[in-house]
Amino acid sequence: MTRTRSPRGEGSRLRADILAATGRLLAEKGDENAVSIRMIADAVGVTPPSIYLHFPDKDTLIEAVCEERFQQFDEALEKAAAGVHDPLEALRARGHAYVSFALENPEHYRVIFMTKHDREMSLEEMVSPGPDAAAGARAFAHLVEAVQRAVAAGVVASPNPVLTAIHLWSGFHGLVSLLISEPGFPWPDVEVLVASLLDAQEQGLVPRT
Amino acid sequence: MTRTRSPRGEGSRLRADILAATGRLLAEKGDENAVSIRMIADAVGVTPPSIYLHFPDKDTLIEAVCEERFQQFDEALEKAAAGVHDPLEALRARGHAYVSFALENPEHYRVIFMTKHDREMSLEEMVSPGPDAAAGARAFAHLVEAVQRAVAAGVVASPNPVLTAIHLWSGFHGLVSLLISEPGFPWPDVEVLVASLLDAQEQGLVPRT
DNA sequence: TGTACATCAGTGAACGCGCGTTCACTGATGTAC
DNA sequence: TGTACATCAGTGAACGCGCGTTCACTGATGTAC
Repeated sequence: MTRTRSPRGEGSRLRADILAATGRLLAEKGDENAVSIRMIADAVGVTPPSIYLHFPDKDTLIEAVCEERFQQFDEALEKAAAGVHDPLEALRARGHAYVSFALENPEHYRVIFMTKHDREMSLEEMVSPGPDAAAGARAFAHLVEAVQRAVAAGVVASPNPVLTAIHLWSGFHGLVSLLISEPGFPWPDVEVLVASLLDAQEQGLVPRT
Repeated sequence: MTRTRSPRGEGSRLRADILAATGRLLAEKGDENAVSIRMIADAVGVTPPSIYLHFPDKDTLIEAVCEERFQQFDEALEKAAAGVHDPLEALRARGHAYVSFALENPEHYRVIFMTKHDREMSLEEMVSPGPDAAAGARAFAHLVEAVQRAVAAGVVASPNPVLTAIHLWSGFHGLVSLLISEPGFPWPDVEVLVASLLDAQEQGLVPRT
């Protein structure tokens, strides 16, 4: 694929194209080591050194793509819960959106949640992230807030909303990451799995009567 | 490191050493792409072509290591549950052993459960694996049996032990794989996380009174 | 008992390859005088 | 209005590197006669 040169002042068009192509290749190959600068350049229709006009190195490029996807992940969950007034139903909606995003973007999910990230995070920034915080922190904070709304409404009992949020996160992550990593396993219907996970989580959340 | 040549007829000693060194390097680097044949040869004290006296290619070698670790994983869980007579307590013991194994061998856990495996598995071979079945199948079958024992004893209600086994597996996998992938997250104490997961799972398992 | 030979555990050098990155450059377009 | 020049989006060729794997070989040890 070749590409017409961007007009003056529009050089950063290439930046967007590089991000998009990298995201596509990452999704396709499923491993950042399997995606090379040369492939990306080729997909965009440009020579490899052009990548370096916009990103200092490969790591930074990959990280930029992940951040973008994490942002989309957060938006997907927020959107799913936005119209739902009952806070318990809103949590369920988040769960469904979580699974949908992961299964529709398995390789982005892999990069976001299944590869090792060493960045140190404080509890403060996870619970009340600033406007320029990482998308991951915002997503987690949104989940904690959703739990807190349900607690405030009296439909969920949680002495520790952060712990509860981790619990919910871990539950969904366990399910989708196994589905992604072990596609050859004789899984029951995904809807059944998700529904029973949601039910089990809800049962653990509702106040004892 | 250099190495004295194995005596006649003991050539397969090298095979064992290669497996051990590969396992060690895999644990250290945490990524099979980061472990090269040259590194392995070096660690064993031998030249790269010697590896090919015992394994046809790198993939086969890595797979052999994984199979070995999966076997150890299964044994660890079986051993943990062996002495426990109460079947519900035995399930808890399995859970603890699962977490311990994963956190003590994070990179083996990663290779076993967090990298994509495409091998197609049937429900039959997962539930009643033959003697030469993959270690993964045996481990899953052992979990299903443990659930069935608890059901038979009347301490667990499960209309579908396979589904219940998946549930338990998924719960522990979610927790440990997040702990492994996101070491920088402000996790609460691991014991607290495990205990509350076990409690939540147990609550979902015991028959309604 | 001595010697020729087969076996076996490894070696040394090289193969072709794709990688991330750098460096000096080109050539179109806008701007200043 | 014409021309010299600066700017900017890219290019082409090359760098050094480590990779998996192959191939012809070596040299110690056991065995047959």
